[in-house]
Amino acid sequence: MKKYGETVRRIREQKGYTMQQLAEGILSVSFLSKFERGESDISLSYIIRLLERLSLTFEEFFYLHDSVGPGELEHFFDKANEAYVNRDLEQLTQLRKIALDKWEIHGLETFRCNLVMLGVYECIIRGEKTTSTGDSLEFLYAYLFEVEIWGYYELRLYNSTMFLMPPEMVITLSKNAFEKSSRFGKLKKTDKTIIAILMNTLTYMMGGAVPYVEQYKVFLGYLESLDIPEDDLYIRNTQLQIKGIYEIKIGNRVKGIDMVQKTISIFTDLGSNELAATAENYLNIVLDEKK
Amino acid sequence: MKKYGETVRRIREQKGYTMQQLAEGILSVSFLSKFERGESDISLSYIIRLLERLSLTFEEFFYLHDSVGPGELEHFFDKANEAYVNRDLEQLTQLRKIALDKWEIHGLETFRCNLVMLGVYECIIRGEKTTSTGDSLEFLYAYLFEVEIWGYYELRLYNSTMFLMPPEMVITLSKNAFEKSSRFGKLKKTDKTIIAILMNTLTYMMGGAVPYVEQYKVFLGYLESLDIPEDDLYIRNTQLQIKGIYEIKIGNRVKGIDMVQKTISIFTDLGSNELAATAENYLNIVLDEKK
DNA sequence: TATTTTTTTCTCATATAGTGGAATTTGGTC
DNA sequence: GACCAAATTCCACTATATGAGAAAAAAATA
Repeated sequence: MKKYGETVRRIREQKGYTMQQLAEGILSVSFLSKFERGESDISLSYIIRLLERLSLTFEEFFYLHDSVGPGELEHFFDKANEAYVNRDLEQLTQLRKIALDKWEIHGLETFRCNLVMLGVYECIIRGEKTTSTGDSLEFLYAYLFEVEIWGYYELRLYNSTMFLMPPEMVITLSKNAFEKSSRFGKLKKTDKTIIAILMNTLTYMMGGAVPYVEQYKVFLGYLESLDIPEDDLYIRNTQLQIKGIYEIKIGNRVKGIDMVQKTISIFTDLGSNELAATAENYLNIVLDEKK
Repeated sequence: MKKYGETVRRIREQKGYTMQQLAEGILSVSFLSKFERGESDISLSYIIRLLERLSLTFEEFFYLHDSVGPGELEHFFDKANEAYVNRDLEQLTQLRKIALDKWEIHGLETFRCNLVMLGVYECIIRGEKTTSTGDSLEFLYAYLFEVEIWGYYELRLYNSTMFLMPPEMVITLSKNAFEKSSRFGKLKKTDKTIIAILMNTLTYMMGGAVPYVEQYKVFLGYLESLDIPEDDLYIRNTQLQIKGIYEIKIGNRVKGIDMVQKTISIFTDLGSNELAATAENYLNIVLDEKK
């Protein structure tokens, strides 16, 4: 028991509520007192109603409680991806050690998946053949193939490993991810990850020498069906970029370059220089291979 | 008790876990069974650990439970603002009725604030003098002046009512909002609302015939201190717009118009036509009053 | 300071959250 | 269908969450 009650007290007092006011119709004042003093745990149904009355989301509540911001999950994937991008072997090893502990203690599939992901990252950075972890990569694939509800965890896991997979697998899993997570439609964080996956899938489809034109159209359809809000300029801009690359690939060179240039100039105008550089770089790669 | 256990069961089964695996080290299998069958409530500490093991956030969990997406709060403000913008009196009355009930039952300040806000919206749309609700508007102000922790609720409440306030009050409260909510720094939703408030404040500062130049600079400093991520193009673009308006106001007409035009063209390029129209409209108003 | 009123804590009683292990069901194998 | 193993439920029991009301403390009023 982590004494969540004490946090409730802090908040209640800062809102100037008496215990009576907070408890009214929910639970007894005497129990609230005990809970707030950290002398008792509280049932889910009760804390839900208390937080509602304090007009506080669970997210805020936990944040106020221990200042641990983005949930452990989000944090884990952010760290892992960061370590990979920066080729930071030390951090990767550290993360892997933690993941190994968890896997050894609980033996749950998710922990093993995390472990596999980190292992593969390490191999790639070290420049080793990944055959040593070959079978465990299969394990991760198997996990994703069997998922029935794609929650935030699965989406992030997939998004972090799809670049390792063969095209057919990407096509199947991206479809799954899109279709089997639609029930989260209203949750921003999940929504954002789905969009990221679709973007990556589209980029992937355009990646090889022989682009998957048909599949590309399907995924573009998915993306457009999401009805991206007007103020989500980043996604709209990236969408423009991907469409531009597509045009180049199918031969409409001038039109395509024009579109991508627009993407880049928008990034530049808004001072997002790193993003501009990345986009420019990508454009050059595509143009080079066309020669 | 809303049978949250049944939702846990669904998720557990879809993840292919046995009760043994989920319960291991957290609680007994027999109790988990009871809980999952909806025959018992569960303590906060336990459900936290279960969800952690299921790699599910509370947000996702509640969403899977009852499909009620964005928390009640977010939903309330979204609805209220929507009704106001669309001048939808019917919806406003409906919201007001619900708010009135809550206020009568619980007598909590927050419910009264909601009530006041809706009441003022209605008066404005009806074109009535707001003197009838005059004193209750004071109540809302008093509430915001006394807040010590600006959570999501307070930020939204303020953001929805600041346009009714005199300049001095806006200056003070916007400062409060910024300083007293910084502890939520890592929570996206809160962060986004703070940014919205700063943007509105800046717009407000530029609004009158005699702009509050000094204050403007202070708030712009706040906004820039937030270190807006490169991929938050909407905010960056709006920032550009506000800076442009500022330049116009202080006399650098050509430079300012140029900046705002850039904002508009970015919106247009990305197909955000409504936003483009709004920005254009605003620019014209500013230009007109300068004549 | 004494008195009244409001708010919080304490004591004890009860309901219910949570455990261990036996009994039952489920699912696969012969 | 009988048998086995794993997974789940049931049952008796314990620990603890929660309630009612008295006692104590704090705040307000005189």
